[in-house]
Amino acid sequence: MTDVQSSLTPAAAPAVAPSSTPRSKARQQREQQLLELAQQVLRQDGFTGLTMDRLASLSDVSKGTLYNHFSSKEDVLTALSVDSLQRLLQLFQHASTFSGHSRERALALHHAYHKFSAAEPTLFLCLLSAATPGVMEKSSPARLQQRQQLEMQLLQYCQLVLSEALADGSLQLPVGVSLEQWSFINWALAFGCNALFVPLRQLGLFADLAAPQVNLHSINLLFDGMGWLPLSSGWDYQQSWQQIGQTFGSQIADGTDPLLSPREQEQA
Amino acid sequence: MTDVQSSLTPAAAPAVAPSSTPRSKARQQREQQLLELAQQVLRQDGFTGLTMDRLASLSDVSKGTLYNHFSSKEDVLTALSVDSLQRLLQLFQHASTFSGHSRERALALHHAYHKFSAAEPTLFLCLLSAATPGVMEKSSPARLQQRQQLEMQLLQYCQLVLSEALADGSLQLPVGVSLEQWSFINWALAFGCNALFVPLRQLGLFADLAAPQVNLHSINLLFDGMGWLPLSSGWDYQQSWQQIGQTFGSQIADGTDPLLSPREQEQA
DNA sequence: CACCTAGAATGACGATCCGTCAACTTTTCA
DNA sequence: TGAAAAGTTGACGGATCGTCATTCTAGGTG
Repeated sequence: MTDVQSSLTPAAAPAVAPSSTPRSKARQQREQQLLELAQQVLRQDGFTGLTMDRLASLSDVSKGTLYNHFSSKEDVLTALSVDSLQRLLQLFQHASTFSGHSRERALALHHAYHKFSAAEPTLFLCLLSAATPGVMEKSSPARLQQRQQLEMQLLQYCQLVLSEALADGSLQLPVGVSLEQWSFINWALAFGCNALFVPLRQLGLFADLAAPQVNLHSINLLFDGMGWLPLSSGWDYQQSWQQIGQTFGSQIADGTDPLLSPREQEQA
Repeated sequence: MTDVQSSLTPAAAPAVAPSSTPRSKARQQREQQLLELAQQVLRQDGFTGLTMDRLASLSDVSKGTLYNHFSSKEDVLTALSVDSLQRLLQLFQHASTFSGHSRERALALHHAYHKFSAAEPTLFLCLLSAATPGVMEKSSPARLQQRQQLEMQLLQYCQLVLSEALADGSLQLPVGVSLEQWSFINWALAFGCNALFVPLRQLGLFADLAAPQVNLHSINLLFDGMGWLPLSSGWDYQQSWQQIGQTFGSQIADGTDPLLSPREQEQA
Protein backbone atom coordinates (compact mmCIF):
# COMPACT_ATOMS: atom_id res chain seq x y z
CA MET A 1 0.00 0.00 0.00
CA THR A 2 2.16 2.83 1.21
CA ASP A 3 5.83 2.56 0.56
CA VAL A 4 7.14 -0.72 1.76
CA GLN A 5 10.71 -1.81 1.91
CA SER A 6 11.55 -3.55 -1.31
CA SER A 7 13.11 -6.43 0.55
CA LEU A 8 10.58 -9.10 1.25
CA THR A 9 12.52 -10.64 4.08
CA PRO A 10 11.13 -9.02 7.21
CA ALA A 11 13.65 -7.88 9.72
CA ALA A 12 13.48 -9.96 12.84
CA ALA A 13 15.10 -7.29 14.97
CA PRO A 14 12.92 -5.44 17.46
CA ALA A 15 11.73 -2.05 16.42
CA VAL A 16 14.01 -0.25 18.84
CA ALA A 17 17.45 -1.67 19.27
CA PRO A 18 17.83 -2.38 22.99
CA SER A 19 20.73 -0.28 24.11
CA SER A 20 23.29 -2.35 25.89
CA THR A 21 24.24 0.16 28.54
CA PRO A 22 23.18 -1.20 31.93
CA ARG A 23 21.39 2.05 32.57
CA SER A 24 19.00 1.76 29.71
CA LYS A 25 18.71 -1.98 30.15
CA ALA A 26 17.33 -1.47 33.63
CA ARG A 27 15.10 1.25 32.28
CA GLN A 28 13.60 -1.08 29.71
CA GLN A 29 13.17 -3.80 32.26
CA ARG A 30 11.26 -1.51 34.55
CA GLU A 31 9.15 -0.25 31.69
CA GLN A 32 8.23 -3.83 31.00
CA GLN A 33 7.28 -4.36 34.62
CA LEU A 34 5.13 -1.26 34.54
CA LEU A 35 3.38 -2.44 31.42
CA GLU A 36 2.74 -5.80 32.98
CA LEU A 37 1.25 -4.09 35.99
CA ALA A 38 -0.89 -1.91 33.78
CA GLN A 39 -2.15 -5.02 32.04
CA GLN A 40 -3.06 -6.52 35.38
CA VAL A 41 -5.00 -3.42 36.35
CA LEU A 42 -6.82 -3.46 33.02
CA ARG A 43 -7.83 -7.05 33.52
CA GLN A 44 -8.99 -6.54 37.07
CA ASP A 45 -10.67 -3.16 36.91
CA GLY A 46 -11.24 -2.52 33.24
CA PHE A 47 -10.01 0.38 31.20
CA THR A 48 -11.75 2.85 33.45
CA GLY A 49 -9.81 1.53 36.40
CA LEU A 50 -6.48 2.39 34.89
CA THR A 51 -5.24 5.59 36.47
CA MET A 52 -1.80 7.03 36.54
CA ASP A 53 -1.98 7.59 40.29
CA ARG A 54 -3.17 4.06 40.79
CA LEU A 55 -0.51 2.64 38.53
CA ALA A 56 2.14 4.58 40.38
CA SER A 57 0.95 3.56 43.82
CA LEU A 58 0.75 -0.09 42.84
CA SER A 59 4.23 0.03 41.37
CA ASP A 60 7.47 0.81 43.15
CA VAL A 61 7.97 4.10 41.40
CA SER A 62 6.38 7.48 41.81
CA LYS A 63 4.15 9.27 39.40
CA GLY A 64 6.97 11.49 38.24
CA THR A 65 9.02 8.50 37.21
CA LEU A 66 5.97 7.04 35.53
CA TYR A 67 5.74 10.12 33.37
CA ASN A 68 9.40 9.68 32.67
CA HIS A 69 8.47 6.52 30.82
CA PHE A 70 5.10 7.41 29.33
CA SER A 71 4.06 10.80 28.10
CA SER A 72 0.45 10.27 29.12
CA LYS A 73 -2.06 7.74 30.25
CA GLU A 74 -2.96 7.09 26.63
CA ASP A 75 0.71 6.56 25.91
CA VAL A 76 0.56 3.57 28.24
CA LEU A 77 -2.14 2.05 26.09
CA THR A 78 -0.15 2.64 22.95
CA ALA A 79 2.89 1.14 24.65
CA LEU A 80 0.84 -1.94 25.46
CA SER A 81 -0.22 -2.15 21.85
CA VAL A 82 3.40 -1.90 20.78
CA ASP A 83 4.16 -4.71 23.14
CA SER A 84 1.39 -6.78 21.61
CA LEU A 85 2.66 -6.12 18.13
CA GLN A 86 6.12 -7.23 19.12
CA ARG A 87 4.74 -10.47 20.45
CA LEU A 88 2.68 -10.88 17.31
CA LEU A 89 5.80 -10.32 15.28
CA GLN A 90 7.51 -13.20 17.04
CA LEU A 91 4.50 -15.41 16.53
CA PHE A 92 4.43 -14.52 12.85
CA GLN A 93 8.11 -15.24 12.60
CA HIS A 94 7.57 -18.75 13.87
CA ALA A 95 4.36 -19.30 11.95
CA SER A 96 6.03 -18.39 8.70
CA THR A 97 8.35 -21.36 9.14
CA PHE A 98 5.52 -23.88 9.27
CA SER A 99 6.42 -26.83 7.09
CA GLY A 100 3.63 -27.21 4.59
CA HIS A 101 2.57 -25.59 1.38
CA SER A 102 2.38 -21.84 1.11
CA ARG A 103 -1.35 -21.61 1.73
CA GLU A 104 -0.90 -23.50 4.97
CA ARG A 105 1.80 -21.09 5.99
CA ALA A 106 -0.57 -18.20 5.36
CA LEU A 107 -3.13 -20.05 7.43
CA ALA A 108 -0.54 -20.34 10.17
CA LEU A 109 -0.21 -16.55 10.24
CA HIS A 110 -3.96 -16.18 10.62
CA HIS A 111 -3.90 -18.85 13.27
CA ALA A 112 -1.29 -16.98 15.25
CA TYR A 113 -3.26 -13.77 15.03
CA HIS A 114 -6.44 -15.45 16.10
CA LYS A 115 -4.92 -17.36 18.97
CA PHE A 116 -3.30 -14.24 20.27
CA SER A 117 -6.61 -12.40 20.24
CA ALA A 118 -8.25 -15.30 22.06
CA ALA A 119 -5.52 -15.85 24.62
CA GLU A 120 -4.92 -12.18 25.34
CA PRO A 121 -8.22 -10.39 24.94
CA THR A 122 -7.05 -7.51 27.07
CA LEU A 123 -4.01 -6.88 24.94
CA PHE A 124 -6.08 -7.20 21.83
CA LEU A 125 -8.43 -4.58 23.18
CA CYS A 126 -5.40 -2.38 23.74
CA LEU A 127 -4.61 -2.87 20.08
CA LEU A 128 -8.13 -1.78 19.26
CA SER A 129 -8.12 1.17 21.62
CA ALA A 130 -4.76 2.35 20.37
CA ALA A 131 -6.27 2.75 16.92
CA THR A 132 -8.81 5.14 18.33
CA PRO A 133 -8.38 8.89 17.78
CA GLY A 134 -8.84 9.75 21.44
CA VAL A 135 -5.84 7.60 22.27
CA MET A 136 -3.72 8.47 19.27
CA GLU A 137 -4.11 12.19 19.85
CA LYS A 138 -2.54 11.89 23.27
CA SER A 139 0.20 9.36 22.60
CA SER A 140 3.79 10.35 22.06
CA PRO A 141 4.85 10.59 18.42
CA ALA A 142 7.77 8.26 19.06
CA ARG A 143 5.50 5.51 20.31
CA LEU A 144 3.06 6.01 17.45
CA GLN A 145 5.90 5.71 14.99
CA GLN A 146 7.03 2.52 16.68
CA ARG A 147 3.55 1.12 16.30
CA GLN A 148 3.36 1.99 12.64
CA GLN A 149 6.75 0.44 12.00
CA LEU A 150 5.75 -2.79 13.68
CA GLU A 151 2.54 -2.95 11.73
CA MET A 152 4.53 -2.63 8.56
CA GLN A 153 6.82 -5.43 9.61
CA LEU A 154 3.81 -7.62 10.27
CA LEU A 155 2.39 -6.79 6.87
CA GLN A 156 5.69 -7.80 5.36
CA TYR A 157 5.27 -11.29 6.73
CA CYS A 158 1.95 -11.50 4.95
CA GLN A 159 3.62 -10.32 1.77
CA LEU A 160 6.43 -12.78 2.25
CA VAL A 161 4.08 -15.75 2.30
CA LEU A 162 2.13 -14.35 -0.62
CA SER A 163 5.26 -13.91 -2.68
CA GLU A 164 6.31 -17.46 -1.86
CA ALA A 165 2.97 -18.64 -3.18
CA LEU A 166 3.49 -16.65 -6.34
CA ALA A 167 6.93 -18.17 -6.69
CA ASP A 168 5.79 -21.77 -6.27
CA GLY A 169 2.90 -21.27 -8.65
CA SER A 170 0.08 -22.01 -6.24
CA LEU A 171 -1.14 -18.45 -6.56
CA GLN A 172 -1.39 -16.03 -9.43
CA LEU A 173 -1.77 -12.29 -9.27
CA PRO A 174 -4.42 -10.89 -11.62
CA VAL A 175 -3.49 -7.84 -13.65
CA GLY A 176 -4.20 -4.62 -11.84
CA VAL A 177 -3.80 -6.18 -8.39
CA SER A 178 -0.76 -5.65 -6.22
CA LEU A 179 0.79 -7.80 -3.55
CA GLU A 180 0.20 -5.04 -1.06
CA GLN A 181 -3.50 -5.02 -1.79
CA TRP A 182 -3.88 -8.69 -1.08
CA SER A 183 -1.88 -8.58 2.09
CA PHE A 184 -3.89 -5.60 3.23
CA ILE A 185 -7.12 -7.48 2.59
CA ASN A 186 -5.81 -10.42 4.59
CA TRP A 187 -5.01 -8.10 7.41
CA ALA A 188 -8.38 -6.43 7.24
CA LEU A 189 -10.28 -9.69 7.35
CA ALA A 190 -8.29 -10.99 10.29
CA PHE A 191 -8.62 -7.71 12.13
CA GLY A 192 -12.32 -7.46 11.43
CA CYS A 193 -13.12 -10.98 12.52
CA ASN A 194 -11.19 -10.81 15.74
CA ALA A 195 -12.05 -7.24 16.59
CA LEU A 196 -15.72 -8.11 16.38
CA PHE A 197 -15.26 -11.30 18.32
CA VAL A 198 -13.22 -10.13 21.27
CA PRO A 199 -15.80 -7.76 22.76
CA LEU A 200 -18.43 -10.46 22.37
CA ARG A 201 -16.17 -12.93 24.05
CA GLN A 202 -15.72 -10.47 26.90
CA LEU A 203 -19.45 -10.59 27.41
CA GLY A 204 -19.32 -14.34 27.62
CA LEU A 205 -21.10 -14.76 24.31
CA PHE A 206 -20.07 -17.28 21.71
CA ALA A 207 -19.00 -20.68 22.77
CA ASP A 208 -15.26 -21.04 22.65
CA LEU A 209 -15.48 -23.15 19.56
CA ALA A 210 -17.43 -20.76 17.36
CA ALA A 211 -14.70 -18.15 16.94
CA PRO A 212 -11.97 -20.36 15.48
CA GLN A 213 -14.49 -22.03 13.18
CA VAL A 214 -15.72 -18.77 11.72
CA ASN A 215 -12.17 -17.56 11.47
CA LEU A 216 -11.08 -20.56 9.50
CA HIS A 217 -14.14 -20.36 7.27
CA SER A 218 -13.49 -16.74 6.47
CA ILE A 219 -9.91 -17.41 5.54
CA ASN A 220 -10.89 -20.32 3.35
CA LEU A 221 -13.38 -18.15 1.52
CA LEU A 222 -10.81 -15.46 0.95
CA PHE A 223 -8.07 -17.81 -0.18
CA ASP A 224 -10.43 -19.75 -2.41
CA GLY A 225 -11.50 -16.48 -3.94
CA MET A 226 -7.87 -15.70 -4.64
CA GLY A 227 -7.58 -19.07 -6.33
CA TRP A 228 -4.87 -20.12 -3.92
CA LEU A 229 -4.11 -23.81 -4.47
CA PRO A 230 -4.95 -26.23 -3.09
CA LEU A 231 -8.52 -24.99 -2.79
CA SER A 232 -10.47 -25.82 0.33
CA SER A 233 -12.51 -28.28 -1.70
CA GLY A 234 -9.39 -30.37 -2.23
CA TRP A 235 -7.64 -30.07 1.09
CA ASP A 236 -8.65 -30.50 4.70
CA TYR A 237 -7.75 -27.14 6.18
CA GLN A 238 -9.59 -28.00 9.32
CA GLN A 239 -6.87 -30.51 9.91
CA SER A 240 -4.16 -28.06 8.93
CA TRP A 241 -5.59 -25.61 11.46
CA GLN A 242 -5.41 -28.19 14.22
CA GLN A 243 -1.96 -29.24 13.22
CA ILE A 244 -0.78 -25.66 13.28
CA GLY A 245 -2.30 -25.35 16.71
CA GLN A 246 -0.41 -28.38 17.95
CA THR A 247 2.84 -27.12 16.48
CA PHE A 248 2.71 -23.60 17.85
CA GLY A 249 0.14 -23.85 20.59
CA SER A 250 2.51 -23.74 23.51
CA GLN A 251 3.88 -20.36 22.48
CA ILE A 252 0.83 -18.38 23.38
CA ALA A 253 -1.05 -19.71 26.37
CA ASP A 254 0.44 -18.10 29.41
CA GLY A 255 -2.51 -18.24 31.73
CA THR A 256 -2.35 -14.64 32.83
CA ASP A 257 -5.77 -13.63 31.61
CA PRO A 258 -8.60 -14.56 33.97
CA LEU A 259 -11.11 -14.11 31.19
CA LEU A 260 -10.00 -17.40 29.79
CA SER A 261 -11.32 -20.60 31.19
CA PRO A 262 -8.59 -23.14 31.94
CA ARG A 263 -10.12 -25.42 29.35
CA GLU A 264 -9.78 -22.78 26.70
CA GLN A 265 -6.14 -22.29 27.49
CA GLU A 266 -5.51 -25.97 27.33
CA GLN A 267 -6.85 -26.32 23.83
CA ALA A 268 -4.89 -23.35 22.60
CA MET B 1 -24.31 -16.34 15.39
CA THR B 2 -26.12 -15.38 18.52
CA ASP B 3 -29.84 -15.77 18.44
CA VAL B 4 -31.28 -13.83 15.60
CA GLN B 5 -34.90 -13.24 14.89
CA SER B 6 -36.16 -15.97 12.64
CA SER B 7 -37.84 -13.47 10.35
CA LEU B 8 -35.51 -12.46 7.59
CA THR B 9 -37.31 -9.27 6.81
CA PRO B 10 -35.53 -6.58 8.77
CA ALA B 11 -37.76 -4.16 10.56
CA ALA B 12 -37.52 -0.71 9.11
CA ALA B 13 -38.75 0.97 12.26
CA PRO B 14 -36.26 2.96 14.34
CA ALA B 15 -34.85 1.25 17.36
CA VAL B 16 -36.75 3.39 19.80
CA ALA B 17 -40.25 4.36 18.89
CA PRO B 18 -40.35 8.17 18.95
CA SER B 19 -42.94 9.09 21.50
CA SER B 20 -45.50 11.39 20.06
CA THR B 21 -46.00 13.60 23.07
CA PRO B 22 -44.82 17.11 22.20
CA ARG B 23 -42.71 17.05 25.32
CA SER B 24 -40.58 14.14 24.30
CA LYS B 25 -40.59 15.21 20.68
CA ALA B 26 -38.88 18.43 21.63
CA ARG B 27 -36.52 16.46 23.79
CA GLN B 28 -35.49 14.25 20.91
CA GLN B 29 -35.07 17.21 18.64
CA ARG B 30 -32.76 18.90 21.06
CA GLU B 31 -30.81 15.73 21.57
CA GLN B 32 -30.27 15.61 17.84
CA GLN B 33 -29.03 19.19 17.86
CA LEU B 34 -26.64 18.40 20.67
CA LEU B 35 -25.28 15.43 18.78
CA GLU B 36 -24.78 17.53 15.70
CA LEU B 37 -22.90 20.06 17.75
CA ALA B 38 -20.77 17.33 19.29
CA GLN B 39 -19.94 16.10 15.82
CA GLN B 40 -18.87 19.56 14.83
CA VAL B 41 -16.59 19.82 17.85
CA LEU B 42 -15.09 16.42 17.06
CA ARG B 43 -14.33 17.48 13.53
CA GLN B 44 -12.82 20.79 14.51
CA ASP B 45 -10.89 19.89 17.63
CA GLY B 46 -10.59 16.14 17.59
CA PHE B 47 -11.76 13.70 20.21
CA THR B 48 -9.61 15.35 22.85
CA GLY B 49 -11.36 18.63 22.24
CA LEU B 50 -14.76 17.23 23.14
CA THR B 51 -15.58 18.30 26.68
CA MET B 52 -18.88 18.37 28.45
CA ASP B 53 -18.29 21.92 29.63
CA ARG B 54 -17.38 22.96 26.14
CA LEU B 55 -20.34 21.20 24.61
CA ALA B 56 -22.63 22.86 27.13
CA SER B 57 -21.24 26.32 26.59
CA LEU B 58 -21.44 26.01 22.82
CA SER B 59 -25.00 24.80 23.03
CA ASP B 60 -27.99 26.65 24.42
CA VAL B 61 -28.37 24.36 27.40
CA SER B 62 -26.46 24.03 30.62
CA LYS B 63 -24.29 21.20 31.76
CA GLY B 64 -26.99 19.86 34.02
CA THR B 65 -29.39 19.55 31.12
CA LEU B 66 -26.66 17.96 29.08
CA TYR B 67 -26.34 15.25 31.69
CA ASN B 68 -30.07 14.92 31.53
CA HIS B 69 -29.61 13.60 27.99
CA PHE B 70 -26.34 11.75 28.25
CA SER B 71 -25.12 9.86 31.24
CA SER B 72 -21.49 10.68 30.57
CA LYS B 73 -19.13 12.05 28.00
CA GLU B 74 -18.63 8.55 26.66
CA ASP B 75 -22.37 8.20 26.36
CA VAL B 76 -22.28 11.03 23.84
CA LEU B 77 -19.91 9.00 21.70
CA THR B 78 -22.12 5.96 21.92
CA ALA B 79 -25.11 8.11 21.04
CA LEU B 80 -23.24 9.32 17.97
CA SER B 81 -22.52 5.73 17.01
CA VAL B 82 -26.20 4.88 17.43
CA ASP B 83 -26.96 7.79 15.16
CA SER B 84 -24.52 6.47 12.61
CA LEU B 85 -26.03 3.02 12.75
CA GLN B 86 -29.47 4.46 12.15
CA ARG B 87 -28.24 6.27 9.08
CA LEU B 88 -26.50 3.12 7.93
CA LEU B 89 -29.74 1.24 8.40
CA GLN B 90 -31.51 3.63 6.06
CA LEU B 91 -28.74 3.31 3.51
CA PHE B 92 -28.91 -0.47 3.73
CA GLN B 93 -32.65 -0.32 3.30
CA HIS B 94 -32.26 1.55 0.05
CA ALA B 95 -29.28 -0.47 -1.12
CA SER B 96 -31.17 -3.72 -0.68
CA THR B 97 -33.65 -2.56 -3.30
CA PHE B 98 -31.03 -2.16 -6.00
CA SER B 99 -32.34 -3.67 -9.20
CA GLY B 100 -29.81 -6.27 -10.27
CA HIS B 101 -28.93 -9.79 -9.36
CA SER B 102 -28.46 -10.76 -5.75
CA ARG B 103 -24.69 -10.47 -5.73
CA GLU B 104 -24.99 -6.93 -7.00
CA ARG B 105 -27.40 -6.18 -4.20
CA ALA B 106 -24.89 -7.48 -1.69
CA LEU B 107 -22.31 -5.30 -3.37
CA ALA B 108 -24.66 -2.38 -2.92
CA LEU B 109 -24.68 -2.98 0.82
CA HIS B 110 -20.91 -2.96 0.91
CA HIS B 111 -20.94 0.14 -1.23
CA ALA B 112 -23.22 1.92 1.20
CA TYR B 113 -21.02 0.97 4.13
CA HIS B 114 -17.89 2.10 2.38
CA LYS B 115 -19.30 5.36 1.15
CA PHE B 116 -20.55 6.18 4.59
CA SER B 117 -17.14 5.57 6.08
CA ALA B 118 -15.59 7.77 3.41
CA ALA B 119 -18.10 10.57 3.58
CA GLU B 120 -18.35 10.65 7.36
CA PRO B 121 -14.95 9.67 8.73
CA THR B 122 -15.70 11.32 12.03
CA LEU B 123 -18.87 9.33 12.56
CA PHE B 124 -17.11 6.20 11.50
CA LEU B 125 -14.45 6.87 14.09
CA CYS B 126 -17.23 7.23 16.64
CA LEU B 127 -18.38 3.81 15.60
CA LEU B 128 -14.88 2.54 16.18
CA SER B 129 -14.44 4.32 19.48
CA ALA B 130 -17.80 3.12 20.74
CA ALA B 131 -16.57 -0.45 20.38
CA THR B 132 -13.75 0.31 22.77
CA PRO B 133 -13.93 -0.86 26.37
CA GLY B 134 -13.06 2.54 27.81
CA VAL B 135 -16.13 3.98 26.13
CA MET B 136 -18.45 1.05 26.65
CA GLU B 137 -17.73 0.90 30.35
CA LYS B 138 -18.99 4.44 30.81
CA SER B 139 -21.96 4.42 28.48
CA SER B 140 -25.50 3.98 29.70
CA PRO B 141 -26.85 0.44 29.41
CA ALA B 142 -29.89 1.70 27.51
CA ARG B 143 -27.74 3.27 24.84
CA LEU B 144 -25.54 0.20 24.58
CA GLN B 145 -28.58 -1.95 24.10
CA GLN B 146 -29.81 0.37 21.39
CA ARG B 147 -26.51 -0.02 19.61
CA GLN B 148 -26.57 -3.77 19.78
CA GLN B 149 -30.11 -3.89 18.49
CA LEU B 150 -29.24 -1.71 15.51
CA GLU B 151 -26.23 -3.83 14.70
CA MET B 152 -28.44 -6.87 14.62
CA GLN B 153 -30.86 -5.16 12.30
CA LEU B 154 -27.99 -4.31 9.98
CA LEU B 155 -26.82 -7.90 10.06
CA GLN B 156 -30.30 -8.97 9.12
CA TYR B 157 -30.04 -6.99 5.90
CA CYS B 158 -26.92 -8.95 5.06
CA GLN B 159 -28.77 -12.16 5.78
CA LEU B 160 -31.71 -11.02 3.72
CA VAL B 161 -29.61 -10.60 0.61
CA LEU B 162 -27.81 -13.85 1.26
CA SER B 163 -31.05 -15.74 1.61
CA GLU B 164 -32.29 -14.19 -1.61
CA ALA B 165 -29.20 -15.52 -3.31
CA LEU B 166 -29.84 -18.95 -1.88
CA ALA B 167 -33.40 -18.75 -3.13
CA ASP B 168 -32.51 -17.77 -6.68
CA GLY B 169 -29.82 -20.41 -6.86
CA SER B 170 -26.87 -18.10 -7.43
CA LEU B 171 -25.40 -19.16 -4.11
CA GLN B 172 -25.21 -22.44 -2.25
CA LEU B 173 -24.53 -23.00 1.40
CA PRO B 174 -22.01 -25.76 2.12
CA VAL B 175 -22.89 -28.22 4.82
CA GLY B 176 -21.81 -27.10 8.25
CA VAL B 177 -21.98 -23.43 7.36
CA SER B 178 -24.76 -21.16 8.53
CA LEU B 179 -26.23 -18.03 7.04
CA GLU B 180 -25.22 -16.14 10.14
CA GLN B 181 -21.61 -17.15 9.69
CA TRP B 182 -21.45 -15.80 6.18
CA SER B 183 -23.17 -12.56 7.04
CA PHE B 184 -20.81 -12.15 9.98
CA ILE B 185 -17.82 -12.66 7.72
CA ASN B 186 -19.16 -10.08 5.31
CA TRP B 187 -19.55 -7.67 8.16
CA ALA B 188 -16.08 -8.39 9.47
CA LEU B 189 -14.42 -7.83 6.12
CA ALA B 190 -16.23 -4.56 5.55
CA PHE B 191 -15.50 -3.39 9.06
CA GLY B 192 -11.84 -4.39 8.85
CA CYS B 193 -11.22 -2.74 5.51
CA ASN B 194 -12.85 0.53 6.42
CA ALA B 195 -11.63 0.63 10.00
CA LEU B 196 -8.07 0.31 8.78
CA PHE B 197 -8.59 2.83 6.03
CA VAL B 198 -10.28 5.65 7.87
CA PRO B 199 -7.39 6.49 10.22
CA LEU B 200 -5.02 6.40 7.28
CA ARG B 201 -7.31 8.69 5.36
CA GLN B 202 -7.33 11.04 8.33
CA LEU B 203 -3.58 11.28 7.99
CA GLY B 204 -3.96 12.20 4.36
CA LEU B 205 -2.50 8.92 3.20
CA PHE B 206 -3.92 6.92 0.35
CA ALA B 207 -5.16 8.66 -2.68
CA ASP B 208 -8.93 8.87 -2.72
CA LEU B 209 -9.13 6.21 -5.36
CA ALA B 210 -7.24 3.46 -3.56
CA ALA B 211 -9.80 2.76 -0.87
CA PRO B 212 -12.81 1.97 -3.06
CA GLN B 213 -10.64 -0.16 -5.31
CA VAL B 214 -9.30 -2.28 -2.50
CA ASN B 215 -12.76 -2.49 -1.03
CA LEU B 216 -14.26 -3.78 -4.23
CA HIS B 217 -11.40 -6.23 -4.70
CA SER B 218 -11.84 -7.64 -1.24
CA ILE B 219 -15.55 -8.16 -1.74
CA ASN B 220 -14.97 -9.83 -5.07
CA LEU B 221 -12.49 -12.21 -3.49
CA LEU B 222 -14.90 -13.09 -0.73
CA PHE B 223 -17.91 -13.56 -2.98
CA ASP B 224 -15.90 -15.56 -5.47
CA GLY B 225 -14.73 -17.72 -2.63
CA MET B 226 -18.32 -18.30 -1.67
CA GLY B 227 -19.02 -19.30 -5.24
CA TRP B 228 -21.58 -16.54 -5.62
CA LEU B 229 -22.66 -16.35 -9.24
CA PRO B 230 -21.89 -14.64 -11.45
CA LEU B 231 -18.22 -14.81 -10.52
CA SER B 232 -16.06 -11.75 -10.95
CA SER B 233 -14.42 -13.44 -13.92
CA GLY B 234 -17.73 -13.35 -15.74
CA TRP B 235 -19.15 -10.00 -14.74
CA ASP B 236 -17.86 -6.48 -14.59
CA TYR B 237 -18.35 -5.58 -10.95
CA GLN B 238 -16.31 -2.47 -11.41
CA GLN B 239 -19.14 -1.22 -13.52
CA SER B 240 -21.73 -2.46 -11.05
CA TRP B 241 -19.93 -0.53 -8.34
CA GLN B 242 -20.03 2.67 -10.35
CA GLN B 243 -23.64 2.15 -11.26
CA ILE B 244 -24.53 1.63 -7.62
CA GLY B 245 -22.70 4.81 -6.82
CA GLN B 246 -24.68 6.72 -9.41
CA THR B 247 -27.94 5.30 -8.16
CA PHE B 248 -27.43 5.98 -4.47
CA GLY B 249 -24.68 8.55 -4.49
CA SER B 250 -26.74 11.57 -3.60
CA GLN B 251 -27.94 10.02 -0.38
CA ILE B 252 -24.69 10.29 1.45
CA ALA B 253 -22.67 13.33 0.54
CA ASP B 254 -23.75 16.14 2.80
CA GLY B 255 -20.63 18.23 2.76
CA THR B 256 -20.36 18.62 6.50
CA ASP B 257 -17.01 16.97 6.95
CA PRO B 258 -14.07 19.24 6.19
CA LEU B 259 -11.77 16.26 5.88
CA LEU B 260 -13.25 15.55 2.50
CA SER B 261 -12.07 17.37 -0.52
CA PRO B 262 -14.88 18.82 -2.62
CA ARG B 263 -13.81 16.56 -5.43
CA GLU B 264 -14.22 13.52 -3.27
CA GLN B 265 -17.69 14.51 -2.33
CA GLU B 266 -18.60 15.10 -5.92
CA GLN B 267 -17.68 11.60 -6.96
CA ALA B 268 -19.51 10.08 -4.06
C1' DC C 1 -56.58 35.88 38.06
C1' DA C 2 -53.77 34.29 41.81
C1' DC C 3 -51.84 30.32 43.32
C1' DC C 4 -49.89 25.80 43.39
C1' DT C 5 -47.15 21.89 41.99
C1' DA C 6 -44.47 18.71 39.17
C1' DG C 7 -40.85 18.56 36.44
C1' DA C 8 -37.10 20.77 33.95
C1' DA C 9 -32.99 23.78 33.96
C1' DT C 10 -29.09 25.89 36.11
C1' DG C 11 -24.33 26.54 37.52
C1' DA C 12 -21.65 26.41 41.65
C1' DC C 13 -19.33 22.78 43.97
C1' DG C 14 -16.68 18.64 45.53
C1' DA C 15 -14.05 15.05 43.76
C1' DT C 16 -11.04 12.93 40.64
C1' DC C 17 -7.42 12.72 37.80
C1' DC C 18 -3.86 14.64 34.92
C1' DG C 19 0.69 16.32 34.11
C1' DT C 20 4.44 19.45 36.05
C1' DC C 21 8.25 21.01 38.69
C1' DA C 22 11.28 22.55 42.33
C1' DA C 23 13.62 20.11 45.72
C1' DC C 24 16.13 16.17 46.73
C1' DT C 25 18.84 11.69 46.04
C1' DT C 26 21.77 8.75 43.45
C1' DT C 27 25.14 7.82 39.99
C1' DT C 28 29.00 8.98 37.14
C1' DC C 29 33.36 10.61 36.22
C1' DA C 30 37.36 13.80 36.38
C1' DT D 1 36.73 13.04 46.90
C1' DG D 2 33.69 16.24 45.05
C1' DA D 3 31.06 18.29 41.63
C1' DA D 4 28.15 17.75 37.73
C1' DA D 5 24.73 14.99 35.54
C1' DA D 6 20.98 12.07 35.74
C1' DG D 7 17.14 10.26 38.08
C1' DT D 8 13.38 10.34 41.60
C1' DT D 9 9.84 12.20 44.38
C1' DG D 10 5.27 13.86 45.86
C1' DA D 11 2.98 18.06 46.53
C1' DC D 12 0.62 21.27 43.60
C1' DG D 13 -2.19 23.84 39.94
C1' DG D 14 -5.33 23.13 36.55
C1' DA D 15 -8.77 20.83 33.96
C1' DT D 16 -12.70 18.11 33.69
C1' DC D 17 -16.09 15.26 35.47
C1' DG D 18 -20.65 14.44 37.43
C1' DT D 19 -23.92 16.01 41.19
C1' DC D 20 -27.36 18.52 43.61
C1' DA D 21 -29.58 22.23 46.07
C1' DT D 22 -31.75 25.94 44.15
C1' DT D 23 -34.34 28.40 40.71
C1' DC D 24 -37.45 28.60 37.01
C1' DT D 25 -41.48 27.42 34.11
C1' DA D 26 -45.48 25.34 32.15
C1' DG D 27 -49.84 23.82 33.03
C1' DG D 28 -53.55 22.89 35.95
C1' DT D 29 -56.98 24.42 39.88
C1' DG D 30 -60.11 27.00 42.79
